[in-house]
Formats: sequence, C-alpha cells, structure tokens
Amino acid sequence: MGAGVTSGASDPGRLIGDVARQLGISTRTLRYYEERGLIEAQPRATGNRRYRDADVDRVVRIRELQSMMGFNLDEIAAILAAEDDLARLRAEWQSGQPTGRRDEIVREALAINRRLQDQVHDKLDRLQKFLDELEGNARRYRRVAREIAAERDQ
Amino acid sequence: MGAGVTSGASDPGRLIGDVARQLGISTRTLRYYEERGLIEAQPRATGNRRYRDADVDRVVRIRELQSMMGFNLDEIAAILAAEDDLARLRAEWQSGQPTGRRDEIVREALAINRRLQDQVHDKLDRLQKFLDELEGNARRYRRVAREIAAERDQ
DNA sequence: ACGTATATTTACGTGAACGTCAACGTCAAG
DNA sequence: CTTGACGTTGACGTTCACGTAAATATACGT
Repeated sequence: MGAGVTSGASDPGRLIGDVARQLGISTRTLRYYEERGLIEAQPRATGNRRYRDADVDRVVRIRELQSMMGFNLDEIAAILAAEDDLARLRAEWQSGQPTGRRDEIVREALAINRRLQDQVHDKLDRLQKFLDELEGNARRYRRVAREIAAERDQ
Repeated sequence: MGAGVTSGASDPGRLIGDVARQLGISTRTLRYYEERGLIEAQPRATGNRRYRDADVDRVVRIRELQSMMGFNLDEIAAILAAEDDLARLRAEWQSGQPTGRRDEIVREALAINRRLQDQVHDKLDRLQKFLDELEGNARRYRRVAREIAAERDQ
C-alpha cells in the first residue's frame, strides 16, 4: 500500500489537537474559525471534530489570507464563500443537474478573483517600493560604517 | 517666495486635526502613537501639538509598516528607534563630536535593515506564489464560464 | 475682546481574535 | 473499572489599537 493512509473505509480525518499542533495554532483558534463559519469540521458521528486534508488546507489558506494580505475573518469568509459557491457549481455541473444562477456565481467568483489579484498587485508594488527604500537606507548605513572605519584607521 | 512656506521664522508645524485629515486617520491615533513613544510632537510652547513635515512622514512610515508588513506598534517602535539612533549618530558625526558605541549603533541599524529586507523578500515571494494561485483559479473560472456559454448556445 | 472651531488631558468603552477556565463526555490502555 | 489523555460546550478574560465622551484650555478670524 501507499504511505500513510491505511486502506479501507473513507478517511475519518484527524483530531483537533493533532491538526493544531501541525499548524502551530491553538485548538481554540480552530473552534473559533468554525464558530465564525469559516470551516465546517466533518459532521462528526462521535461528537469529536474530524479534520481531513481539505479542511487543513482550508485553514492554511485562512492563515495566509490573514498574515499575507491582512484580511480580517469577515473578508476571508466572503472570499472562501465565493470559492465554495463555485466549487458547488462545478460539482452540480458534473452530475448534470441544471443549476440556476450559474452565470451569477461564476461572475461573482471571477469578480472576487479580480479584486484579489488587484490587491495583491498593489501590495507587491508597494512592497517593492518599500524594499527599494530599505536598500537605499542600507547604502547610507554602509557609508557611515566606512566613515567610521576610515577615522579609526586615520 | 516659494510656494507654501511663508518666509520668516522656523516652521512651527501644523495642528493635529489638519494632519489627521490629510492622512485620513484620527487625532486619537496620532496622540496614541505619541503615547506609545512612536512619535514626539514638537516641544510645543503653546500646549498644542505641532507637526512638521518630518513628523508627518514618520506617521506615514508607521502606517506603511503596519499595513504592508503587518507589524505591531512595538515592532515598529524598535525599527524606528534603531533608525533614530543612527540619525543621531550622523548628526553627532557632522558636529565632529566623538561618539561612543558608534560601531554598535551602525551594526544594529544594519542588522535591523537586513532583517527587514529578508522579511520583505519573504513576503514578496509568498505574495507571488499566492498571485500565481489566483491566476490558476481564474483560468479554471473562465473555463467554467465557457462551458456555461457553450451549453447556452447548444 | 469675543465667538467658535480646535485643541488638551483623563478615563472609560469597543471590536477583533483569540486565551483560559470550568464542568463534563469519551475512549484506549492497564 | 479506573486512569489519563484527549475531546466537548459555554462563558468570561485579555490584548491591541484605537473610539468616545467630559471637562477644560487654546487658536484664530472679525
């Protein structure tokens, strides 16, 4: 067999503490995300939350949007919601069901994607400018360092 | 005369509300930054804070470090402090005074600058990867849109 | 000098994103 | 069958970065 997944029934997923340790976050955070509707741990038969790989990936995504883009959880929820809508649409599509509001959903997903790309481009530009500034400062710093060295060796 | 600065005594600087409006932030925020030691409004003779261009620039810098890099005010304070040390060193330098701890100060400023540059590079990389992902998604979205259009025109 | 638009300090309030604690359930190991 | 490590749901606490309000002083045009 392959590595990891012991063959058999469908993967029930991992427990919350396990996932939290792997991601370096608290269990409280994971429950909080669920509270806020950002994730939905699998309909747990046992009473215990189960996280599958897709769920874990989703949390990673949330953390990225938080730390990299500075979005708050509401904004992140909106982004994920649009993507979810589209994923659902694709699923329905493949099962051949006629789907209402298809255009609307796709348009919405594309619109959000475009807005996101714009914001990322913006951030990239500003970061690049900031980096240029930093390099300029570094040059000035090194000049000061040279002046000090020159005086010392006078 | 030039534009803006009415010739005469040294510019006393602008009032807090004026600056706040220009920067699109609240006066509370400006006072809070002072409370936290991030800025020092000019030793106001009158009792009212006065902001000169350098002060305003500094606030802009703070806002950049906040929104672009996601630093908190403590981290920003540390960064600005190191830069201030170095600026002071340069000032002392030009007035020919012997300065103790010069190497230390310069080394510290360079170290902070390097750390900052590393973090910016890191952020740039991760943002670029994120952008690539987004573009990938967009391609998938457009494909769905084409499928819908094809079905409509069937 | 006067009005009023802004400023000052002091201090308590707020929203976001969790932290922490209590009381309780559950499950594999010994 | 207990023990202990994990989970569960409330519910209240905490930190950060400000918001807001009250009482008072200052700035500036006429």
